[in-house]
Amino acid sequence: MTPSPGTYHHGHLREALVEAALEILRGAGVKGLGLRAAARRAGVSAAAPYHHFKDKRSLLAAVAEQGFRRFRQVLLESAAGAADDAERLACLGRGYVSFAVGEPALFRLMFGPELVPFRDFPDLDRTAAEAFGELRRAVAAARPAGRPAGVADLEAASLAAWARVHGLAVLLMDRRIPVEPGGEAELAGRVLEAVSTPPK
Amino acid sequence: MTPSPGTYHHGHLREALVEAALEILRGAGVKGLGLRAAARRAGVSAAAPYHHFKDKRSLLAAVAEQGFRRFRQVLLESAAGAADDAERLACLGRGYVSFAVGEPALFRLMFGPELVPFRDFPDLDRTAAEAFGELRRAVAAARPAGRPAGVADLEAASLAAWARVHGLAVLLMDRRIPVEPGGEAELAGRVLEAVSTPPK
DNA sequence: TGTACATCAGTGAACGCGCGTTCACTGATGTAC
DNA sequence: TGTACATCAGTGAACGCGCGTTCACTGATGTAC
Repeated sequence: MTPSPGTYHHGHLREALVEAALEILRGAGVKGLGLRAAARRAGVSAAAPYHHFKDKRSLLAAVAEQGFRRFRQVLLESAAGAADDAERLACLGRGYVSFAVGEPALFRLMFGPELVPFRDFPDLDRTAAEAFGELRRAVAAARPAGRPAGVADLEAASLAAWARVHGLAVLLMDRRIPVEPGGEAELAGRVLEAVSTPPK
Repeated sequence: MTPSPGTYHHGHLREALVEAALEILRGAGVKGLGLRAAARRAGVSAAAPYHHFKDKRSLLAAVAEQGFRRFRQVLLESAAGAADDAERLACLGRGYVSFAVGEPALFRLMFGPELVPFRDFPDLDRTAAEAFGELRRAVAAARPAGRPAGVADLEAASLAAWARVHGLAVLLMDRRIPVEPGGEAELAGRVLEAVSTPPK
């Protein structure tokens, strides 16, 4: 079942190609990512990937899918120790930002235009929805019970919260906000908190 | 000075190449934009651009520069009729979003990683700073006088405002927020207002 | 346990393509006398 | 007004490159008898 390395048949080529693609993204960005490059890094001929992926876009979709899986995992880990719903939401925000800053090229692939609409890739679509579901649930749970609001207002407020976190993530990721390397999390905490807790 | 079309010397080739590049961005995205493609669209040989641009990145920088010029113009036009500083800020936010939604590929080039750091392209750097200056001034002017805040808090609040607008812009641009075509401005208004005016 | 055979998952060569860039060139322009 | 000449801004051909994709192939695997 699991052939040892060195055999003619790779055994886990699909996973290896996705892993190779992730490494290429980290090193060279989406510019350097293609079927040939992934095959080369996986130590396999240029035609081999076609036994596992229909075409280049299918590989990219599998990579983005893996990205959303890891994204969800980072979110869950970030919020693991939160004491209440409000803190949990803040933790998710910091996790969101740190994922984007840590894997900018992957994040761009996940949110960029290459693969939209996700409808073409059902697995990607589902995995992305699962990650977004974590955010949606946390926003709903953290909404203060004492504040009655119409559905439209609630939706608008949720979108505003998402936009704030997403915007901070991409501005930091694209180095639009000058910050010493590694200081992103601290700044994210300050900025996200600055609005969550209104001044007295 | 201004040779008529049809002559051997183009006369405005630099501007024509930038314009061609903008059209390519609109039609095919950044993927389809290169020196050869721009030259082709400008009706000129593949080598001609090298009399006006050192290399491909220089053309992209000139395109992004033109983008920031138009960005600033859209912002100013959006805020032209605003009654007070708060309304002006909201108008700038809507202009920001509508620029991104209207020219997604250009927006991505302007904010994406291809050209960072702008330091390599002084004209681009200056033009971008001029556009951001409009935002910075408006945020400072709209800050309520009655709320004393430390510099750090003020900066954090400004960043949060910018992040909210930028995030909304890219989420709409990347079709992450489902909205019927043309409905982006209305939604942007609702979402941005939902936070500016806290519930009583 | 051994053999025939279908199927799977690789290989290597080749295709056409568009790209960025360089080169020697040449036609047009503008200036000095 | 005319001519010589430097400079400018194009041309067209060529380079090497990496890419996505296809093809006939072949070695390895697993199953039926």
